[in-house]
Amino acid sequence: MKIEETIATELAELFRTLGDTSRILILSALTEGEQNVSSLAEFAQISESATSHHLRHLRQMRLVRTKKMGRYVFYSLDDEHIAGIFQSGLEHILHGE
Amino acid sequence: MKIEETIATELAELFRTLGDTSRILILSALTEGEQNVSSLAEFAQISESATSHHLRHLRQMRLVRTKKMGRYVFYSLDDEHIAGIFQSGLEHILHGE
DNA sequence: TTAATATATGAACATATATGCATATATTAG
DNA sequence: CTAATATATGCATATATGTTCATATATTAA
Repeated sequence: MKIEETIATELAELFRTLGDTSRILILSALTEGEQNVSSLAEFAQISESATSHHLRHLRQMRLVRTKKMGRYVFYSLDDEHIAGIFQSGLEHILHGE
Repeated sequence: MKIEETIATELAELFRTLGDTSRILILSALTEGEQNVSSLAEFAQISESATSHHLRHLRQMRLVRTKKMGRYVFYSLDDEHIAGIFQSGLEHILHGE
């Protein structure tokens, strides 16, 4: 399936968003359920500021959504495709040497 | 499925490789069958040098493999997971607004 | 009210990355 | 043989990107 440039650009943007270790760790943590920013920062082992920047990026790409509770903001995965993308990626990695 | 940092890094590397419009176009062309460098350059609308650089990157990530025929080098997809990754990505893109 | 906490955001900076250019290598044509 | 063609590659450079720092906003605690 040859795709056209517009779609190719959007696909590339999506994959670029997934192309960062911290964001992958954040998303993988979210597959376990919703988490607030501090928990995600701790899990990914980066500052809360960096985490917030990453979450904004993920929000803009509609990969996560938020739910505000008091002064905490809980993040969760936005749709079911994300686990699928992860899975395909993992298969490729575990497949080769 | 929370993943560990090593895997997260490899996953991120893989997705970063997919995070470029030209490489997406190259891979999508290859889903139709093997192609030499010039054809891929023409399809992606970039120089043959840039194409060669991208192909090296894709080769190093084991996303494509080569078959040399005379002075032509034919590239093809390295495994079946790639179409799956594409598909998951497309689903996410076409899903939202 | 003021102080503390959670998150967000803009600017600056350091690093990563894509591309063009020059050039090298390999193969075929003449 | 030499010339032409296909591909590869190192270097330089422009742009993109991740992170930190300082600061802003919102909410709760005291």
